[in-house]
Amino acid sequence: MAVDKRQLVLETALKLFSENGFHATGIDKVQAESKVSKTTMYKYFKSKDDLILEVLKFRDEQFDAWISERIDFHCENTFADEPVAKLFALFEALHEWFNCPNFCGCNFINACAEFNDQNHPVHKLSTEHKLNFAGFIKDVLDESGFKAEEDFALQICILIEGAIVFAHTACQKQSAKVGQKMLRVLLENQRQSA
Amino acid sequence: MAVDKRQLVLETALKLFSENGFHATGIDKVQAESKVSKTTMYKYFKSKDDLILEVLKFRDEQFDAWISERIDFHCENTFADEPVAKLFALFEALHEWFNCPNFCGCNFINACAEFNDQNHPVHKLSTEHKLNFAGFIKDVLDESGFKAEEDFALQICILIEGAIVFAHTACQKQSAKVGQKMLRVLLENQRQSA
DNA sequence: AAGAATGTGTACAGATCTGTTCAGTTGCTA
DNA sequence: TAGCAACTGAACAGATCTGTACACATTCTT
Repeated sequence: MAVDKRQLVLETALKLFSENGFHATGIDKVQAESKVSKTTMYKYFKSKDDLILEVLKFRDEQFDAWISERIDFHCENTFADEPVAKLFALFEALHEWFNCPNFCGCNFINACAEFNDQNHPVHKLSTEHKLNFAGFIKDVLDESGFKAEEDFALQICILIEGAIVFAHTACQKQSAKVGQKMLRVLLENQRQSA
Repeated sequence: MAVDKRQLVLETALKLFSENGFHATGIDKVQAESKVSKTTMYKYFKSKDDLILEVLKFRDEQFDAWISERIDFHCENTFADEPVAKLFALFEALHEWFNCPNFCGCNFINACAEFNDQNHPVHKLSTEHKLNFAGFIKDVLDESGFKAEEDFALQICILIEGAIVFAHTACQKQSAKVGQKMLRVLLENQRQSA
C-alpha cells in the first residue's frame, strides 16, 4: 500500500475536528479532504462516533510522544539545576504548543465540551486521558525523588489545564510562562514544609 | 404578557446548549422545549448564531450576579480573617458550582471549543467574558489593598480555569478545594516578597 | 368595540447530514 | 497471467437541519 489510508483519515479528521469541532465537521468533509473514498472510510470506521474515538486515541498517543520528546529536549538545554527539571521543561513545551499558529486548545477538553454526558464513550476517553496525564505528572515527581503532598500532582494538573484554557479562550499566549512561575512558588512551598 | 417569551427561549436554549453543545442542539429542540412558536423565536433572534450570542450574553450576566452573591454569602460566614477574603469565598462558590448535579463546565470555554476561530463573534464574546473576569479579580485584589505582582490576577485566573476544567473533564469535584489551597500558597508568597 | 401587536401551528423549501449500495478499477501476489 | 483484496466514484435513502410563509388566534390599548 502506497499510503496507509486509515492513518490518512485519522490525521485529516484530527485536523478538521480540531479546527471546526466534532459536530460541525461532516463525514463528507473528512472524505473530501483526505481524498479517501467514503466506502474505504466506513470500512475502517464503522460510524462517525467510532471515528471520533479513534481520532482521540491517536491524538492521545501523538501528544504523549510529542510532550515526552519536548520535555527531554528542554531538560538537556536548560533547567538542569531546578528541583524537578522535567516539570519546568513541561511548561516550556506548553509554551511552544500555545504559540503554534494552529493551536486549537486541548482536543480532550474540547471533546468534553461537545460530549457533556459523563457516560458517553468520548467523554470517558477524555477523562481517562486527563487522569493518565495526572499519573504521568505523579511519576515525574516520584522519579525525581521530590517529596510532596498527596495531591500535589493534581495541583500541577490544575495549573496546566488552566494555562491551556487561558491560552485558548482568553488568547493569553504567555500563560505557560505564568504557569511556570506559579510552579516555582508551589515547589518552593512544598520543600519548605517537608 | 404572561411570561417573557424571549427570556423563556434564552433560558431553555442555555440549558440545552449547556447539556448537548451548540451544534448538536437544533433550533427545533429549543422550540419544542420552550413551547414558543418558531415564528416568535425568529422574531426575537434572527438566526441560530444570533441566539447563541444572546444566550452567552445572558449567561455572562447570570454568572456575574450569581458569583457576586455567593462571594458575599461566604465572606459573611467565613474567611473573615484571610488576606483576601473574597478570593477564598470565590473558590468556595466554585466548589458549589462544580457539585451542582447539572454542572456542565464553563459555557464560554465550551463555546470556544466549538467556535475555534478567534474572529468568530462567539469566540470573541467568550474571550471578552474571560478578560472581564480577570478584571474582576484585579478589582478584588485592588479593593483589598493587597500588593502583588502585575500578573497576579492572571495567575488566579489560571487557577480558576484549571479547577473548572479539571472538575469537568477529569470529574475531580474537589478541584476547587485544591485550587483554594494553591491560592493560599500563592498569596503567602506574594506577601513575603512584598 | 376596534385596531395593533403579539403569538400559534403547520407546512414547506432547500440544504446538509450519516450511512449504504454497487458496479467498476487498481495493484499486489502466487 | 489469473485471482484477490483494496479502493474508487457516484448515486441514493432517510433523517435532520435552518429559515420562511401564511392563515389564524389571542391579548392589550385606546
